[in-house]
Amino acid sequence: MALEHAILVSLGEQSATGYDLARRFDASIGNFWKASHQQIYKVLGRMEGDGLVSSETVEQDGRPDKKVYVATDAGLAELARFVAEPTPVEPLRSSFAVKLRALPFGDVEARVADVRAQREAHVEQLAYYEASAERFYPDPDALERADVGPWLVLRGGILGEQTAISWCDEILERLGSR
Amino acid sequence: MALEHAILVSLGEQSATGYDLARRFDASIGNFWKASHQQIYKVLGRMEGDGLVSSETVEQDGRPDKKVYVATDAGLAELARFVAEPTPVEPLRSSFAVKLRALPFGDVEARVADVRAQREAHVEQLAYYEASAERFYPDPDALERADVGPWLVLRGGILGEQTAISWCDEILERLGSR
DNA sequence: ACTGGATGTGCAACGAGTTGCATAGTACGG
DNA sequence: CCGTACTATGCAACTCGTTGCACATCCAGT
Repeated sequence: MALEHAILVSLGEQSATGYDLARRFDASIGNFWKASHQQIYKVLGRMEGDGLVSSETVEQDGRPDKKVYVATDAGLAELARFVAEPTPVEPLRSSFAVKLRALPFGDVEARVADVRAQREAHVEQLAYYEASAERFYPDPDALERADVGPWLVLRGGILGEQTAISWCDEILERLGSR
Repeated sequence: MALEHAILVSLGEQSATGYDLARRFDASIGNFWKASHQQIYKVLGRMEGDGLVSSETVEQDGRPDKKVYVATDAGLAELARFVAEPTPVEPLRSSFAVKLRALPFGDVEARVADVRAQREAHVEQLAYYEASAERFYPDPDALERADVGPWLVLRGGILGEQTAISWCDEILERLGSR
């Protein structure tokens, strides 16, 4: 159900087309909620039927027409309801952990190689988060009200990546490949 | 696809019925891959058709018959293949983060209450992981080969929970509710 | 001239996972 | 005696998400 809400957040910040949303879900919002463009179009259609968003078709020259979506009052009300609602326990699903747990049944060297690759990916993601923090919130002690939530999410990303890197380091040390 | 592999890991460690697996997925394995019993029965049926597991019906008195599943050689081979395979990037889906990001559109007090509850849950989970570590691996420097993977997974859980708690603390401090 | 990438929207088929329900015997506490 | 919980397996209907495909135009690079 939360894709709806992620879309509402994004539209609340700035009206957009399905295409725009898909790009945002490849970057900022997508850092904590991934979605493909097909899924986004599908859900936007349903949300319009439910009155959470409304759209206006805009003709363009030299480009395909586009449908610009806006969050309706009902949509913003739903978003407010969602924010106040307690978060259910989020079931974990980490195939990385499953692979680790399955170590006794497979080849250690191949596993080590993948852990190294994962570590690399986390280092990159961390660098990306830190660059974003630097760029968008250079002074975290003087945040505007509307920036506090997004900044805290970014902090969560940074903490998460740092932890992931530490974990990879522990694994590599344990598996004797330093 | 990874539920299959989580099941294979579990059966590799110890043969079991669907019911047994469901309980394990409520506890140990379930700490990094959740699954309902319905889902488990469904997948077990498919896996048997694919020759990854085989079953034997055991009659019991005073209790319903049960089907004990065993990982086949093909299943263990598939598991070995899985361990060696690189882990794809795991798309994040955190409705907690979505809610945080949506803070400007909702009530801060309600959000703070939920963050406190989440923190509590993470504290509990951390205690559970630490108790497990203490109980099953009292001497981490002298682990048996087969225990290294599972222990590292537990370490990941511990690191993750500690980070989650720190994040909640940062959020609570920021939202001025200490 | 051709290719690939960006802009823009979508359908169809499938797979994964959830929710609700059904069945059936035993055992235990109130 | 009654309700609840445990053992044990599974179907049906549904939602959510993925994969593959389709169509249309413009621009930049080779």
